[in-house]
Amino acid sequence: MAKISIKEAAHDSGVKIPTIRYYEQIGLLPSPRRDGGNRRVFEESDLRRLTFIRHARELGFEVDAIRTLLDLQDTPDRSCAEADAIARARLADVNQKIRSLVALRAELEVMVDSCTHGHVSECRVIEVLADHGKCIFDRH
Amino acid sequence: MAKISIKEAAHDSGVKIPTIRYYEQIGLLPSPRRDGGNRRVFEESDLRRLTFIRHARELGFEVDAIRTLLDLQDTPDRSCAEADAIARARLADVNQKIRSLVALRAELEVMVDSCTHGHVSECRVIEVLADHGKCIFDRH
DNA sequence: CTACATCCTCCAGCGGCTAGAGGAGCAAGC
DNA sequence: GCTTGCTCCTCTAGCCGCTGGAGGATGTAG
Repeated sequence: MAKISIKEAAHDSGVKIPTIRYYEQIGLLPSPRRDGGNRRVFEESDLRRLTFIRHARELGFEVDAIRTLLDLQDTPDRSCAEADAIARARLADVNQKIRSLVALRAELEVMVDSCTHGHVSECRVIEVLADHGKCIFDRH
Repeated sequence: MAKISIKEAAHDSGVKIPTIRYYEQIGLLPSPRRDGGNRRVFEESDLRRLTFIRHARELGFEVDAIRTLLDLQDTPDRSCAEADAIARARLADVNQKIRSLVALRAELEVMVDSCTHGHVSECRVIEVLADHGKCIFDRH
């Protein structure tokens, strides 16, 4: 269990090597101790932290939010209201993003569906981009 | 109609002033002529181009894709197959993104729904992030 | 003639990595 | 011992698509 190299840490956590170093640099991961050859030696706790970070990043949490979540995790007797709020804010973000992507998809679908595969001069794709009035939505 | 200042161009096109200069710098917008005081003087065609760019950016097209689309627009007798392909690729992107955001939303919803508003120690939000096995999805 | 708005150029910074240069250390095979 | 090849180190620069600020020139109104 001891003497986890950066390569192993990367493999086990799913975070790439330069990214691990980057997380250390920005203070998201505590600086691990070094062995005789100045190489990083990671602990199990570092792996857990890296996995936490990776998962949170996959869910789209920003590094600052993750920093707060990690701080919370380190003080287990505090109220989890803050963690809850961060997750809710993220959920709201995601919902907003889904809504705008769905609208966007509709617009792109009209574009490609009405393409007559002729010349650029009568291309709906170009036309719609050029003239926003031809959009099916007017709120952007 | 003549003598459109950068401020007017920004207002009319919806592209911010520094962004207009940036687009000129990266060659997305032709360098406009200058007046006596070295100020940019835009034409109607520049406004159309800027609007085109803004709309395409809003739809999530990358600058390189927009460059190609603009080139196509400038040569109207070419086949629009390329424009069609770019739009289709973008549509596929958007669909993929929607799928992953919907999955993500489900995961976030489980998180916040099962929050008991107690202490961090039994916080589901933190827990799910820490242990990916608790995820409802296993494909990330 | 002053005040203020607008413009100019140049350069640095954002987030979140990612890649490359240039070098050190370590284990295994000869 | 010596070489090969892998891993590791630090440091720096680059990616995208802007955005903001410094410091200065010009234009316009009162």
